[in-house]
Amino acid sequence: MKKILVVEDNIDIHNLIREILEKAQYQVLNAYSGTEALMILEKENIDLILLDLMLPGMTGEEFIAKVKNIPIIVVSAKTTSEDKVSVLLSGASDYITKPFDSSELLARVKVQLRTIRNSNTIELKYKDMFLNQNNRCLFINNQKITLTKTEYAILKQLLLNPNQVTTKSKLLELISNDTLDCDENSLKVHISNIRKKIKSISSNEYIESVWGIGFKICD
Amino acid sequence: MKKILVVEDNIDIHNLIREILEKAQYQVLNAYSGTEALMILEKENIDLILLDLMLPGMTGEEFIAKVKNIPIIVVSAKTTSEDKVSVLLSGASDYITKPFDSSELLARVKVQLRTIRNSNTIELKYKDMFLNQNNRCLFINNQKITLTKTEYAILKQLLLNPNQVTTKSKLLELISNDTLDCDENSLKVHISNIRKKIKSISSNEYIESVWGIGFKICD
DNA sequence: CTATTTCTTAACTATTTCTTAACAACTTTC
DNA sequence: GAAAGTTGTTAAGAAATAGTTAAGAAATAG
Repeated sequence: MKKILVVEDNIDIHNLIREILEKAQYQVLNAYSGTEALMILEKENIDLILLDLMLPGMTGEEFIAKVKNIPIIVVSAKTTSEDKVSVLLSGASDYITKPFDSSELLARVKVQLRTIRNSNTIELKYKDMFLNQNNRCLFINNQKITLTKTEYAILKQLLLNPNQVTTKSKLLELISNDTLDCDENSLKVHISNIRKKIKSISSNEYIESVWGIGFKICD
Repeated sequence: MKKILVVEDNIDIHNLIREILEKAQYQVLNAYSGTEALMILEKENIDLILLDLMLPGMTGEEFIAKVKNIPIIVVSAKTTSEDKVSVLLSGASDYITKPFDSSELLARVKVQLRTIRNSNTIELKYKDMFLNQNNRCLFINNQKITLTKTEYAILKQLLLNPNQVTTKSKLLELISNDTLDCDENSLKVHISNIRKKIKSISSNEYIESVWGIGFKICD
């Protein structure tokens, strides 16, 4: 069950929001000021924050700046674009104006709880290439390629860091099972084998070599 | 530089959106139907999709269902909560109603691009020249130039110290791999090769020589 | 224990990058 | 404006790295 922290000093609106969320099976925690909310954040593992901008003591922007890695939906009576923009740029993930529609509030809550960091994605995607982390298979154009353990490890590393060079030593570290007894030669063979498998069903080049450094999957 | 795919069949709105995004230094790709968009997604590595709901051939919901792992902002003339809710629940990440405010559009685009994975691109920028330190590529006018190890090292040094002369001996030190056996002649060739690569896609002169001292990148 | 798959090694080829060298072009100095 | 010094360009060969293949070793599955 997802935990949502509601930060709102107006009791009526607070209760309204809580009712909506609890009816949708979320666990709701309550804070009536920014400082109180920060205290709760230290103790609890919160998945999402609903924040009213006009709080006693601390401004909404100040509060947003102190929160890291938790999505924040601002619920505010301010309707101008300037307000929305400044809040969104300062770190909020969404902005809903009062009065709000309860179903829209719920939908936007679901969007935030459905992010990559919250849902462990089983598929790594790059262009038309999918690496399924359940069955360790690679799909290109819906065609399946079975990978060996090391081939999977190499591709996963590259797909986790697209448009980034992964050094040969990093890859070697990955594939050497504690022993550290495999060398660069071995890595070259693995890369070659992966490319051969890919080439059998697609004409695209996915793995690029970066001369003297390592490999990357890149535009 | 982030790639945004705009899916919209109305030419005027399409051009307006493209203009806004390009002014904000995003690379914009265009699709005028859902099927066209899906084709582009297979080839290109898109960071974000801006989608008009009313498309020829395929409904917005059908399109959204086919896209995985790429955030979608729906830009629609439909303003009812029901419309918003159904789209958000079917997989879109945000919903903007027409007519929209350009700064709010940009802010919401930034929110979607501000994920953990996207936030760690390290780029050295100079005028319209971007040296991406993740993939060691140089971009001028969105065109990619691949650099060799030494070319990258030289350009990085120059871009780290703009408007400043880097001495030839400093550069030699950089590029000589322990051996210290390369000479000034070699450096000249490298500089020449970098300039040749840049000249192939831009008429600007970036690297200036400082007679008797070294080189600089300068206004 | 055997059969199969996967990994590593080694020899070899192919490719890319770097250096060298010769020469052309440009600056400075006298 | 000629000489000396410096920079720029080009091409070719050297050096470094990447890629391929096949065979045997190691690991895994049956």
